[in-house]
Amino acid sequence: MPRIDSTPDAKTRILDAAERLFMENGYAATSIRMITGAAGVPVALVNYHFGSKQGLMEAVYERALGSRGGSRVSYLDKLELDAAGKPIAVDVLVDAFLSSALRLTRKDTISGEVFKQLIGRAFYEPGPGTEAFFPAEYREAVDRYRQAFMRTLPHLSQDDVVWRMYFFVGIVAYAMAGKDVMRMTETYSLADAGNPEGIMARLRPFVVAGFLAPEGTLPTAVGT
Amino acid sequence: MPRIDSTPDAKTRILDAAERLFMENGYAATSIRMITGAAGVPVALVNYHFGSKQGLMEAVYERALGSRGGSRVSYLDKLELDAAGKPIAVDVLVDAFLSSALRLTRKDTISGEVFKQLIGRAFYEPGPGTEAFFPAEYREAVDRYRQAFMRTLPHLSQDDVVWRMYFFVGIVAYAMAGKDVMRMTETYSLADAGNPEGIMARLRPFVVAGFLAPEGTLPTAVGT
DNA sequence: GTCTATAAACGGATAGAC
DNA sequence: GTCTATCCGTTTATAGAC
Repeated sequence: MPRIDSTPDAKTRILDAAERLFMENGYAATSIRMITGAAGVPVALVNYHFGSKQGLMEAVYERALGSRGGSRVSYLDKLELDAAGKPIAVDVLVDAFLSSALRLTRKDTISGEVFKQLIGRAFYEPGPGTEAFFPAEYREAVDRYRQAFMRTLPHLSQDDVVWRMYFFVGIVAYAMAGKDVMRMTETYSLADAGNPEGIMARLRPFVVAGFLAPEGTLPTAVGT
Repeated sequence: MPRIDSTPDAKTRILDAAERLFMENGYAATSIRMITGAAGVPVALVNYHFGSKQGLMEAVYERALGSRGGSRVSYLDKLELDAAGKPIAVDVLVDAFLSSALRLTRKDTISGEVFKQLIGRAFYEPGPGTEAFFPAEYREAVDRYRQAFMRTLPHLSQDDVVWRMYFFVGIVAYAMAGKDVMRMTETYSLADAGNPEGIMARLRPFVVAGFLAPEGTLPTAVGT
């Protein structure tokens, strides 16, 4: 079905355009006509191939996530096997979590950057295709990581561990898909902006240190 | 104009409903009819009072931000005066940044939680009222804080400081307005969820440690 | 599978009575 | 200031020719 080269077929072109436009504008602000216009196909093809606008959105996520219904925690399995019951270092866990959360890209169908934007958008803008299948598949992975983090950070309460994982995914989601309202990346012409690997390199020390931080509140020095 | 008690007037009810629905669904996915329906007023009142849907959105942000066009950095001014040229402690800067970015709430018109949701949404979903006045006013404040952070963290490059501030606002935006797709807060029945002050208490040590983290990349231990 | 034409509903906005 | 009724463009979705 997929062509070797030259222009892809209509269905693929629709998916490509939808992927880009949904990410740029969001689901509600993107009309079918914008998509078909960008793809160069008549409007009716969306409903023919995907049934509805919602079906198209779901198809975008399905293509991105791929058919790997399988183990998103296989790498964590391997780590724990190697560790043989001993706690795993925080930086290793952080890297592994980044990998399972973000590196399940199918390079053959979609770019890593676009996929990460998809993930990021799913975290803050619910829509068809996002809430649908995220929870079940990812929540178990999150729980596995929670257990691993708690083993390596025994001084933290479960609440603190979960909160810090929450902050972690928040940073990633924002860095990958958040609109930079303050224009920080452009006003300071930030190195590595727009380059996921570069962002990860900057992000890693920050997050690792955050996980290693002591529990409890610091003295609040703010008056008014 | 504002009533002492009982049900507020139509204009206020529209603002209240719009505030809630815009935050829940986003700008594009919320129709005027949904708002007027929730407010129990006829549709025409939106255009009468606010001119347009966009005008309503802007009014929501205006009411939230209040009339304080003035100094959002006044507290930082005071801190720097007290410090007399010496660097300010990281945790103090973090608290101060949180305050200027998030605690400019007018308690009389709007709750702190809703306001923080507004701020959060502005960071990842541009729309009328957000890009309009955020940049100019906040970017200078960001730059002031950047300078302060660089004085207290001289071992970091400017890029690293800006990146970490970026991560900082990302965490806050996500914690305040992000959809918890993984249901972390509910699966673990997280303490302090939904309570901004509680979130801040959890967030502070994480962020402070992140700022204090050493520069550079940690050894990457992830294979495949 | 692809396209044209059209249906049916919904969107924001307005006119004009009260 | 508040409400009813309506205009008009755009939206999703479909019917049917090719």
